[in-house]
Amino acid sequence: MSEVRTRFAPSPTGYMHIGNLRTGLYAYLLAKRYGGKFILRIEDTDQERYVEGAVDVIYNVLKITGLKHDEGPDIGGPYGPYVQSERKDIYKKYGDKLVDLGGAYYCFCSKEEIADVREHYNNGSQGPFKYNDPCRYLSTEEARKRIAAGESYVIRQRIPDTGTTTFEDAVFGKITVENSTLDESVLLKSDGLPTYNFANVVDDHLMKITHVMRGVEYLPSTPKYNLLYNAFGWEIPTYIHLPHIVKEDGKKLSKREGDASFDDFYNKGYLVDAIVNYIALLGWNPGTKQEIFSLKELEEQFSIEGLSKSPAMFDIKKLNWLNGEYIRKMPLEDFHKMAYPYYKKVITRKDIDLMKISRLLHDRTEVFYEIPQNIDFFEKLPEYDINLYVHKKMKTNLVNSAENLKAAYEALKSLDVWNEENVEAALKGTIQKLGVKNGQVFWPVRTALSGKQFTPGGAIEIAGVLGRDESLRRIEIGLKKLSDV
RNA sequence: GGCCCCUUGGUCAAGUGGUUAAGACAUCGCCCUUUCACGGCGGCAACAUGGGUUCGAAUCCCGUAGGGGUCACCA
Repeated sequence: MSEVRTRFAPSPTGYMHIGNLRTGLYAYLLAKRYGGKFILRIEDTDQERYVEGAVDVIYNVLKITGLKHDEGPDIGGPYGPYVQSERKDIYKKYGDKLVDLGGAYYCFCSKEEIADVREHYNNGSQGPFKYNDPCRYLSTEEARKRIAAGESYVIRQRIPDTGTTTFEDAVFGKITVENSTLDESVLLKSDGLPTYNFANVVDDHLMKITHVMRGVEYLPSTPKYNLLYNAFGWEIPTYIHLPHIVKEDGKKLSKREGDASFDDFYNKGYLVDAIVNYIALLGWNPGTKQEIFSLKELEEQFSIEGLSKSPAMFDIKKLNWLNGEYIRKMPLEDFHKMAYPYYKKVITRKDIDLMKISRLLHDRTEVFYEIPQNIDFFEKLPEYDINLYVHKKMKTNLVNSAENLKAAYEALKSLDVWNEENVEAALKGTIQKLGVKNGQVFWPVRTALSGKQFTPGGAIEIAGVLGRDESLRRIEIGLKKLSDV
């Protein structure tokens, strides 16, 4: 087999849809798996949708996800330019050539004319609308005369009236359609730029792309590509159509709800490796029970056979779990660095050692954005209901909580040096002296210190973070609450 | 509506004529434990449906239903 060459051909729309990223990921993985090349091509043929700075978004996502391309607009390559708007002349040349080869024709109908015909078309009884273009019967000579005279035109693909077209897809298998159901779509627009259909075929051929990866939405139009390749006499690449990624309700991931783009997740604090790992598994199965994959491992194990053909629902719960796995695997220092901004959102006190909090949170954090609500009590003791002291399993009630908390308070107060070791010794000592269960002291102390039902870390750790003065102050508040009963 | 595609637990999915139909997430329970989380153990839970073919079907064929896509001078 000749060198595998895949491409990622996003449109600069300003954001990177997660499904699109996955397509790019798979294209990248396939190339790497076979020691081939991964090419980046910018599909900016739609001038109306052009967004300033959108290309940078693409470079940026590729860079932080580690999908390094071997050829592209920014780094060049032997088959450039890699931006479609800079290839205008090429498309024009091949468009004319295709007309000569009989695979297309010039059309002078205006958008308005066609829209008018479409509007008066009775869609119900006669099947789908198909434009019967009078221009398809024009001779090429006559058409070129009109073009020379300055008439505006487009180039349309010529589709045989009869017969069928069959193509092979690596994941969906053999697909055959009637030519009569195919529309004679525009290949070269009146602004001189190609449509997606045409630009793709020309570029993929010229750039020697061997495997074309794209979403299933292109499946129905693929026969037209084959017709094009055949008309040119070009070799047809391997098609690999990928099913969509959908939401829980089966609907598309939407930009509006902030669950569609890579940035949405990245900005929420999801780890890049976790996102990549997760989407790799959404639609691809390694054939083993492995769930955690580094990019490197994916590069080694990716295979076309593992691709599935049914749509996959994006399950945020599993992404969260994976993210948690990655968080736990990262070094404490890295975790601290990433968690820091989230600490600053709720903690302003200077006497708190944030590193201590990192140690508490490292194993307990699944997603970074949940951090503030979990640690806000360090900053300020929240108002809490006195019944928080009552815990059935810990065997605590208002009465023994008051007693035990008081005893713990005395023990803690007499500590010379305030550190976790000593706090623990004091508390354990209290437990022994009182002859009660661990929880009967720890629970009320933790409650007094945090004012919360659940906290990262227990009484000892929290006391360690809070320090002597604040800890004792909070316990005093707790004692007062309990004595008011 | 025409055409094309898809259909194994709530979700991702293994499975390619003979399996007790994997595994993971979620969920539930238990253990660990000073709460929570982590970790460990265990449970619940699936072949859309109707016909064939076959000794035997999640696997092959046909129909039905449901879902998705597509029918632009957007990609």
